This record gives sequence, structure tokens and C-alpha cells, in this order.
Amino acid sequence: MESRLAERRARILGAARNLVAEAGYSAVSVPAIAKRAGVSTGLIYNYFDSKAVLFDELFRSATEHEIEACEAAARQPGSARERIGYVIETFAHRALAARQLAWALLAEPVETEIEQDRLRFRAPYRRLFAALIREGINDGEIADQDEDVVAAAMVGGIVEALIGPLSEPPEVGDEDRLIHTIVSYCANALGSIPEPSELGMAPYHD
Amino acid sequence: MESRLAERRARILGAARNLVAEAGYSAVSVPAIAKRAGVSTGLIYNYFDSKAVLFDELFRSATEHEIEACEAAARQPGSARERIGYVIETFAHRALAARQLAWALLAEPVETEIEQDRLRFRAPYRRLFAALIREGINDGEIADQDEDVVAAAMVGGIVEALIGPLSEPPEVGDEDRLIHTIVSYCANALGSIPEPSELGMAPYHD
DNA sequence: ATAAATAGTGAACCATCATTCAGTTCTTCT
DNA sequence: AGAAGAACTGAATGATGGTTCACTATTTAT
Repeated sequence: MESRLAERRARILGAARNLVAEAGYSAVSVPAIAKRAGVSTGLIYNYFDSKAVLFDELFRSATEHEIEACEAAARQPGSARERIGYVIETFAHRALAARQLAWALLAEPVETEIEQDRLRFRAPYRRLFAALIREGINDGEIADQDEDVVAAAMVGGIVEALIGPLSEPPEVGDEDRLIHTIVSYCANALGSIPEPSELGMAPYHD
Repeated sequence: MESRLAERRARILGAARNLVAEAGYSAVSVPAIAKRAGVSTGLIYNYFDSKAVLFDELFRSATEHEIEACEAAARQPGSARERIGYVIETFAHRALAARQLAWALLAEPVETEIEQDRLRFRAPYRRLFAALIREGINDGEIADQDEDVVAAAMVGGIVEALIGPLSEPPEVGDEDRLIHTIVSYCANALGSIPEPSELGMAPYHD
């Protein structure tokens, strides 16, 4: 059974999360979180050292949740290139389905301290893409390249391409077209399939 | 001759710009700008309605300056694909040569109101890339695609790939490799050169 | 030279919120 | 029940830093 302490923590985090998801970051002051959670302002500081810590945890858990979905997509059967496509589709679909939250997590202007956090939470996405690209390279599906730089560019590109649409109301047909454009863009960006080595060496795994 | 009024404006903007370029946005308070410009805090409000307006102008002029350099690169002779490559090289070289400023303009966490500005000032880059891509499409060099989405993804990708290096001290050899990686990445992302149309239609210009 | 207008000063002000803490209510244990 | 402690309250506090404004200095016009 969940301890009272943990229940309160979760309630506060949930309130913060709901506020972000409904109205964006700008609507979330500590008193607002308290009101939504049905507790006093002061109590929040019994559970979190500061607002920044609270948001750090909020961002972390939201990011982990998204990352898990993307990792699941990455585990689908298929070539590395195909799986990269699945991950992008998953990421983009989920972002477009929860626009306000995605906007807040990815791009909404926030106070300085929290912005730093946000930058940090892009790293897991970069790592996921970098790992898939490296796999593709080792399998001979993708030409050798600096997977860290390319992964960063992909994440930045996907987010930037989504930011405009994220802040506008949904337009049904366009969504699939947008995602398709982004997926093709990334697929192309990985370059063409390399010729098998003249030495006939088999692709290797580390 | 520059009017006294314009001279003062320019002096204040210059002071702000130098502070940003030397120490990043976090070092720039209104009193700090005043001190650097050798004027009083209050005077700044005779020339600018608010700090946000001052920075809006600062960002605008800095962005215009950069955009001009990129547009010059885009006017070099060459195919659309080649010229896109020149623009990326120009942009990246200049950013890496003035790291602190570039970091402040592109990614440093800033207060909410100013962040909104920053988002706006990415649009000119998107437009420049979009125009070049469209040219390439019309010339049959690039397969038809949504140039606005692709341009956004390129800009986002270039910036994201630079952000890490921008916040670290220069490492000489790496810089060219990094830029080369980004350029190839974008070149690939445009897709392969399309087959000439079966109907033998000539590429068209609007 | 004197007045009117304009430019400039900087200490005080204020708005915003995160944060605190003295006091109260609720639990738990004997 | 009663005491000890933990949980909780919310109005007051405080830090930051942008903004104002009553006042002084300088320039321009008569």
C-alpha cells in the first residue's frame, strides 16, 4: 500500500502535471499547484525543496514515460532504419495528441532554472536515436557517421518541425502528412545504404 | 551625421550586445547595461519602453546581421544543394566563432518574455532554407517535398547539433568535422536527386 | 541673459512569486 | 485520556530586478 507520504507527493505532482497539461507552464505557480492539489502552499515545501526540484521530478517522470513508449517502438521487429521511423512516429503522434503538455515540455518559454532542466531531458532521446543509428552502422545498413551529432540533429529537427503545429489547433489530415514528412526527412538524413565492403567483411556487433 | 538621439540608442544597444557577447544573457540587467553604456538606468527608459523591447531590437539586429551573411552565402554560384551547404557552413562557422553570443541568441535560458522573441527570430532562417529548397525542387534537383517543414527541421537540427559544442571550449580539429557532419546530414536529408520526369517536362521556375 | 524645453539622474518603488514559520490540527502511542 | 510528535496551514516575508519620477543639468530659443 502506498504510504501517506508517497500519496501526498504523488497528489502534488499530479496536480502540477494536470495544470501544465491543461493550461501550459505559465499557469503553474506554487499556490496554484497547492490549490489544485487541495493542500496549502506550505505543505508543498515539506515534500519538495523548491519549485525547481518539483519540476525536475515532473519533467523526469513525464520524459521517462515518453521515452518508454519510444523504446517500445524501438524494440519492434525490423531494420534499424525502420525502427528509427517507428520511434519518430511514436514520438510525434504522442506529442500531437497531448499538445499542451508537449508544448510545455519541449518549447514553452519557462523560467531560467527550469529551462536548464528541459535541455537536460533531451539527452535521453538523443541517446535512443544514437544507439539505433550505431546499430544500423554496425549492421551495414547505415554508412559510418558521428551518431551523436546526427542524433542531436534529428531530435532538434523533429522538435522544431513539431513546434509550429503544436501551438496551433489540430488539423486532421495534416497531421499524418506532417509526420510522414518528418519520417522521410530523417530516413533520408541517414544517407543511402552503403555498398557492402569490398573485403567482404560481415557486419559486426560490438 | 548621426543625431544625438540615435547615437545614444546605439550606445545603449551596443553596451547590451557587448555584455551578452562577453558574459551571456544572465549578466545583462538594465542597471548593468546602463553602467556599461555610461548612462543612468533611467535614461534607458527614455529610449526603450522596456527591457523586452530593447532585447527585441538587439535580437532583431543581431539576427539580421547573421541572416545577411547567410544570404550572401546563398547567392554564391552553384546548385541549390550546394548553396544550402554554403549557408550551413556560414551559419555554423560564425556561431562557433562567437560562441557566447550564439549561445545567448540560440539556446541560453532566458526570461519568458524574451524567449518568445527568440522563437520568432528563427523564422528568417527557416524562410531562407525553405526558399532554397523550393528552388531546388523547381530545378529538378530536389524531389518535391514540404519545404516549410523540412526547412524547420533543418534549422532545428543545425542548432541542436551546435548547442553542445557552443557551450564547451573550442576544440580545433573537431570543429570542421562537426560542420562537415551537419552539412552531409542536411544534404542527405533532402533526398536523392529525382529522376527526370518521364514526360520530359523541363524544370520550371515560377 | 533668461526662459523654456529637452536630456539625464539614481534612489526609491513596485510587482511577482517563491519561500518561510509561528501557530493549529490531526495521529499515534502509552 | 493525555502527551508527544507529525502533518498541515496561509499570511507574512524576502529576493530579484524591472520601472518610475521628482529633481538636476544641459541645450536651444527669444
